[in-house]
Amino acid sequence: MPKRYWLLKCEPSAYSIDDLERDGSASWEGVRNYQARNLLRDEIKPGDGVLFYASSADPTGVSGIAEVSKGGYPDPTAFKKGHAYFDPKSKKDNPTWFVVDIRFVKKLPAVVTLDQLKAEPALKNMMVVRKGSRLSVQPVTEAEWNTVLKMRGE
DNA sequence: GCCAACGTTGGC
DNA sequence: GCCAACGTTGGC
Repeated sequence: MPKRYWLLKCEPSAYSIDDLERDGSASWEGVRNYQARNLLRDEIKPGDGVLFYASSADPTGVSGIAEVSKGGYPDPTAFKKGHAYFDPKSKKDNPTWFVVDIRFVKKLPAVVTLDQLKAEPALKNMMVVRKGSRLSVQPVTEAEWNTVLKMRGE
């Protein structure tokens, strides 16, 4: 399986690229959307590239790069009663929700903002620039990945 | 804080 | 299985 690329969304008030830099790695917990779950469970593999995207931020956009360090496994927070992400319907022998682990690679010198992404013709089909695109885990093509890296603003 | 765009839930 | 009501996301 060749290396693939993903965009993971998170509000910086919940978890930012600075938090990831400090921690080194993190579990991408709390995804409670089936489409995103399927990607986490079936598609995202160790070594894949991750665009770390800050939503509801100022500015919103890609703030860093990470790498998948561990592929999909059951989301432990779904089993923790009282936890914000607890889901009684998710059973340990038949889990509903999945996570991946990611490892910090680098923080971008400047956020590649959503406006910049929208202004780039090569990214016109990228999922994140489309209106109403709420999926928190999105596939990114190799061409899109390379384009975003070129736009880093160094 | 507003609200459009979605996703989910639940009555029928 | 339809669809209205409701909840959430996320840009602005």
